[in-house]
Amino acid sequence: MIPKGNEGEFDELRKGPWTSEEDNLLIQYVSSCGEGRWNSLAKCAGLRRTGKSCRLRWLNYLKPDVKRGNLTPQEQLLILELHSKWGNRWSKIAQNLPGRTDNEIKNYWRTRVQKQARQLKVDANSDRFLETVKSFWMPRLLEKVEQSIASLSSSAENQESTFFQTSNQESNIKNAQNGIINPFTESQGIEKFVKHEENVVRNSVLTCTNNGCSQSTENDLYQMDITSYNAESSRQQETMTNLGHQDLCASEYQMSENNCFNFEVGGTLWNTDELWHFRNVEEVPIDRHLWA
DNA sequence: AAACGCGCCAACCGCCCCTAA
DNA sequence: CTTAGGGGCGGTTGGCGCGTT
Repeated sequence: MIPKGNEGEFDELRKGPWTSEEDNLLIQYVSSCGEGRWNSLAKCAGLRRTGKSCRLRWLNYLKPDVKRGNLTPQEQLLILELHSKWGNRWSKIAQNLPGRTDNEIKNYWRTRVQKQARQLKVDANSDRFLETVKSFWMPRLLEKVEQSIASLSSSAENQESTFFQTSNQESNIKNAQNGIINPFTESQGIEKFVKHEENVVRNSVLTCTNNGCSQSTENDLYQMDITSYNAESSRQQETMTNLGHQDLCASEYQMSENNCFNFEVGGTLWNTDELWHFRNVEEVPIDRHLWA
């Protein structure tokens, strides 16, 4: 199968989407010869692609440990934090998100984060937007992370209790028939499972390390201080004032939080009320209670 | 049902750095 | 020291799919 635009160009290098045949060839050759030497690999494999194209296809799509699917709140939080630290150093940021590629992170930043900046009418790389992200977006993501931990715990309990109910029903009959007593208690199972899952989630947020910390430089090893976001969250009102929104009192903000609705597209956590603050308070001093 | 707009993301491009000859 | 080739990285593009009109 030949991609659009490449029909008849049998002697030239191919461009555009990869076919499954090409993918299979590449996988086969990389698994037998290893990564690297991409130009010679492309020739040996009979792929009419540049070495660069092969490398990109492998790293961004075919490599077995590449994660698919939406970025988790933990990963989003980490991207925001690391970007505020390192800027557009996508590959460096990607090193701290196992299974995620620099391309994916770059796309996330451009499509989600920069979109938010556009809506707020600020430059995504400006100090103001950075402050906004730290004060509003990160605490929201943190809440989501904590919620995911909590729901994980509760769903584990539910699953566990369901499991015990059903398995007990079945096994009680068998046990009664065989005279066997179940040696495992319910509470032991729940406790172990929940503790394990909580650690998995917490560790992914709190300590995100590069592949092999021993080889990393000091800068490569990244540890997130989760307490700083809680502190930031409590400073929301102060930040609003710093940004020139002196007309908002704490009670008003709290009330608006309860009344507004969140719009969440692909992990975006701004809500209409927050956007309203940033877009309108300085420019158009209309009575915001009219919107309620 | 068709046209249109928009967001997402895979892939390309160009520049830069590194290394070996 | 110079130069050419390979690879890495960040920016950009174009096509696809989905929602809306």
